[in-house]
Amino acid sequence: MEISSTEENYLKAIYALQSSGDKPGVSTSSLSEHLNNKAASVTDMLKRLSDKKLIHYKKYKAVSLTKQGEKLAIAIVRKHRLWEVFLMEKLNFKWDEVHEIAEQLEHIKSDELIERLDGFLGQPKYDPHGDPIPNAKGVLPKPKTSALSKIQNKGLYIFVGVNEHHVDFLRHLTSIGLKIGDQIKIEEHNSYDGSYLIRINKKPGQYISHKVASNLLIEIKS
Amino acid sequence: MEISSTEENYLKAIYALQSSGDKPGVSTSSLSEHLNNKAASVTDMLKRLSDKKLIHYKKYKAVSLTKQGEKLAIAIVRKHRLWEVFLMEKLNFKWDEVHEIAEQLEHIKSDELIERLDGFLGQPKYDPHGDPIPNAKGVLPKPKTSALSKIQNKGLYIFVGVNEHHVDFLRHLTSIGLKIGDQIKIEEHNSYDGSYLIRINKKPGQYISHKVASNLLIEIKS
DNA sequence: ATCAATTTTTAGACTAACCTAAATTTATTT
DNA sequence: AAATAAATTTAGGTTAGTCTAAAAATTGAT
Ligand SMILES: [Mn+2]
Ligand SMILES: [Mn+2]
Ligand SMILES: [Mn+2]
Ligand SMILES: [Mn+2]
Repeated sequence: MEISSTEENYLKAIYALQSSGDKPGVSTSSLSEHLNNKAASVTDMLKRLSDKKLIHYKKYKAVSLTKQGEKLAIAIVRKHRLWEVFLMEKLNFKWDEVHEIAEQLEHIKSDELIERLDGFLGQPKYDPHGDPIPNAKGVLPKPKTSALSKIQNKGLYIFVGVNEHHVDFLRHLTSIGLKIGDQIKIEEHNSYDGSYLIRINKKPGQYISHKVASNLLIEIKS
Repeated sequence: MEISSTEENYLKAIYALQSSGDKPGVSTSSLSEHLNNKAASVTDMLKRLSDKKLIHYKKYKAVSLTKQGEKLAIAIVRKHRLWEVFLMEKLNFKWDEVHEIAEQLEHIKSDELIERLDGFLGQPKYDPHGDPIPNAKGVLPKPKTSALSKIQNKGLYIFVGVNEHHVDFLRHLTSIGLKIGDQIKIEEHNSYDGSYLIRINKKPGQYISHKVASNLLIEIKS
């Protein structure tokens, strides 16, 4: 069965929304917003995806992916994230530049290509933003989930990922000298506004807002 | 101005046919055959490409690329051939496997990507089939044009490219142990059927047909 | 439980890229 | 120079993927 790039984008969107949201299903309007399409267009496509048995769809009800639909969605996520690693590691793109190009590359159809790319890159487990890369079987490494804002204790941590992927946010982190893998020392937590005083790799301390902190994923330094 | 992948494929086809053929223009029927589309569909697209000023088109006359159309066509050829080099050099695909995947990759839109890929590959001048790779300005290195079948003299040559790109032909060459860069010693030329007795890299001699010889591009060993 | 607001679906239209069948133009024979 | 053959275009359709406007269903507030 042939799957178009457009259909792939819908599957990916449903997958993203159903993983992020707390509820099980995904609404027409959330897809409409996520894909920048009108709700009527979404309904149209939902019917076609349903005909292809890629989603569970009942009129006026939230949709969800079938086994097959999820398998495809995860395969696309795998391709997207592997290409992002390629762009960053091999072609020296910055982490705020890779997503847009990967949006195109993720639709290239060749299983052999993606498996060889995976090998070439050394089977990376996480992409340049700290997102987990599913393996060829569709199994995801455990996601990085611990936001800095959840932690009050002083101590040493490692910056391992971002919650927010917008270019502006990524550039902001770059401008304050923060990149994946850096050490973060929490020196102070202000319960008043939720801001932090931190040191990145032992450099001079600086304040970061609660909003920024809530989008930084960290691990305790081992 | 937005150019679709389909439009890109038409431009590439016109470019290929106008470079290969002796005549200046390209006919609707040759495009129809090359692209496996009906002539009526071709006419349809020719009008649209003409509206976009990418081709010169007059009803019932052969078409040709405008300056802008040629620039785009060459850019696509550049992308195609660079991706072929990538697939072969970095991902270890065989030379008969790269074309199909490159047909997809050539439509990825990002100038930055292709320039970085070019750098990553060491600015190759020829692709895995010996075809010249245009530089970023659209200038082509001189093409390999000397077919083995044009030569009767015994002597030492280097195999530098193929005229024919079909998978079967490429696999045949692989099966007789011939790859780009190999030395070919002409030991005998049979004027009766145009076949040759050759030695590849000093290995035992073998016969190749006129047809094969006519698709092998060689240079005199310097 | 009813009514209003919101969400979703339907109906009807549009474009890109294809198709078949028929008409037209150009090329080739006689 | 006609007549025939071949190439090309036109006319009219189809599908994927989008849209707007209107109808229908669901949700949520009184
Ligand atoms: Mn991304
Ligand atoms: Mn990412
Ligand atoms: Mn090729
Ligand atoms: Mn090639």
